[in-house]
Amino acid sequence: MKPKKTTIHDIAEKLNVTASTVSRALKNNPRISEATKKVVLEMADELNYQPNHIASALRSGKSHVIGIIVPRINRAFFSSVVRGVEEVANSLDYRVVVIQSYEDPEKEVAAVNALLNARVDGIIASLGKNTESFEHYENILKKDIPLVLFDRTTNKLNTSQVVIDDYLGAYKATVHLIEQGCRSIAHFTNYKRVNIYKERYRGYVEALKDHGIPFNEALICESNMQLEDGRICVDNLLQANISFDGIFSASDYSAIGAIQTLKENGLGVPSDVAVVGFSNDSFTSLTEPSMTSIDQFPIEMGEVAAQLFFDMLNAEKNTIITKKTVLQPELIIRNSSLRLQEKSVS
Amino acid sequence: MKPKKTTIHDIAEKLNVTASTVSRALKNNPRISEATKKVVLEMADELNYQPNHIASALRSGKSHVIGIIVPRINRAFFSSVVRGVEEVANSLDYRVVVIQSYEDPEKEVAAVNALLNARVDGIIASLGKNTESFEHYENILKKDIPLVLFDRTTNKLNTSQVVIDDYLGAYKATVHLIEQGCRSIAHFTNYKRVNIYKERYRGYVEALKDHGIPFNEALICESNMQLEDGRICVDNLLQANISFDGIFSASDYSAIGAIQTLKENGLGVPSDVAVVGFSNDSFTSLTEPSMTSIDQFPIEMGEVAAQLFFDMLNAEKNTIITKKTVLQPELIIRNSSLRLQEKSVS
DNA sequence: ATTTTTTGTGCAATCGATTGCATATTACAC
DNA sequence: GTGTAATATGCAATCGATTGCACAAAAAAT
Repeated sequence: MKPKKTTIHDIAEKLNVTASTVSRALKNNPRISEATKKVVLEMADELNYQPNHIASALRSGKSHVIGIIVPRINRAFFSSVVRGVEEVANSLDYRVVVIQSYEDPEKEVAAVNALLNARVDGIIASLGKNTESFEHYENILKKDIPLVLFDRTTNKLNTSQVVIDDYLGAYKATVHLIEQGCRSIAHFTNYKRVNIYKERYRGYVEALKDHGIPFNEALICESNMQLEDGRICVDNLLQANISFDGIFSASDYSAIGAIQTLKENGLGVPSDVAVVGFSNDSFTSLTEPSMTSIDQFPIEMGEVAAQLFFDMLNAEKNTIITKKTVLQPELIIRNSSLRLQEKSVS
Repeated sequence: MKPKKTTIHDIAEKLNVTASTVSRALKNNPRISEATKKVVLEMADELNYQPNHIASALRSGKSHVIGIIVPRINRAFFSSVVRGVEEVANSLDYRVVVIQSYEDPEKEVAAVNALLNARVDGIIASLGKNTESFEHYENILKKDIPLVLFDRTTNKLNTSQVVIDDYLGAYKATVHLIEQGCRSIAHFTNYKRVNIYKERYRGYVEALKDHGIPFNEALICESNMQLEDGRICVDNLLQANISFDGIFSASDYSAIGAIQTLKENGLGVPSDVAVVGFSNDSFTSLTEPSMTSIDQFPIEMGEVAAQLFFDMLNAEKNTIITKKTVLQPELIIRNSSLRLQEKSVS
């Protein structure tokens, strides 16, 4: 019933050669004659030979597996990055395993250990929001195992990283709101804790400054930026009677929460308050109004991360050069912020 | 710099015993004295020993890895199922690798081969929409490798599966629409190709029948059920001047497309047309109006799939009993179909 | 005190592929 | 025709953990 798997020894036996020859023939080793290679390939095919990656991994010390750590895979952004990595990795005969950290530092440490235990050839990771210690990642580097960080990164680790220009994205978003006539733009952020939000905050501040709009501390709302947080931020602004005509949220989720609450309070979006989110999550095109957001090109980010990964992997020891790649984000304009067109239409 | 990894031999050497003893001690083998176990554990800890899963997998023939094949991971439903599987698997010291088939039969075959090559201990899969041949899955079964199918399954394969009661979900959805006063309910489906949609179609038909509402072929719209398909279906109905006051879509995506098009044509949802989707994807609560849908309890489905998987894995050979578990879906009522409450409120 | 059992370890092979080194064969040069 | 180089293949060790069998020492039974 259960057909024993063919090994290189089976092939060798049939052909009256040794396993070494078969192994070399399959690996296209130049020391093997073309004739032998041919018969080996044919016999391998005939016996339906499937190489045992586990044996190969044990001997060579290379598992041909890349570990990816993401906060959660059910975010469009992260699953797209994974897809980008996969495409490059698969084309080079590497496989990918994904572990979710659920934004929990402990799970993140466990994930790193699990991957090291599984002897992955390297790790590509995005940090959890609450990650403050980097020891687990330092351990990876100490072992000379390639590590690439993407999106949520840190400069405290000396390794390659891919990010988008969060500053620029935020700047574009804010300028867009200003161009749509907004003069009191609220900003939802988490800048004290996460690096990318700090950059977005900076872009927001700078855009205001460049357009002569005074910065108003009261318009900043810090939170974890989930949907509910966006609702709370709007509620607080309304309660406090702080007038505002635009919102730039550093997350799509708090932006949609904001839109919901604004509508519930009888305010028009974008007529009374124009709203821009960040990430261009897939749901942004499905809301009412559809939401303007910043596209982060996640697939490209994954591809670049994989590229940097293989650069590190193939580098000679002590020759490893860490690179930081910065991608350009793009503003995707939808109805939640588009006032001018409306005016020209009406 | 690069500290060599400790092996059981290193531990053995330090303690003047053999690797066999260390291996047994670590595995808590009863033939090893408690005293020895203790010192081995301590030394393992001191040397920061990490077991090499690859070596262990090679020797034992068990990789402790489960392969999961899903059409795409960026669907809330699938990523939740994966999470459910992961939870059970991790608790039993198994890891999970996910491969996406992108609904492409060729990629699905490649995925199966990749997983078998990687010597996974078994596979949990959901079929692509276009999968019509099952040879690749039969090969898995022939090798006595556990296979569990979930959601999009087939009865042509004799293996364990988990599904929700699609018939019941559809029945509930349709009855709900009828209760909301709908008498001409359109149905978006793909029943000719995919098993689960056939069941939903059946539930729809049966609910109409049970409530004395005549079935009308013209109200059935077959498609791939993406967002754009939902728009087309509504367009077609409107163009053909077929009157309808409800839509039960077998997919959330075509449901949202339908809602968009209805609104663009000046029709009220739910006042003119009540809409119910299927899957309870996360975006359904974010649309305007929020969308009524059927929850499939994906995390539970993943947990059950893992459970069935381990049942198969641990079964004695030739004792394998394949089970089919059917979960109960639940109707999540939101605004896209809720007319009665509106009436009572106004 | 001797035999039998139990208990605790060691030995050595094994999983399948890889690879440095040795060796056999052939080709080529002078 | 002998020496050297090039070519093709085999031998045997290795990666790290596991495990059937053997065996010595200690405990129990007679």
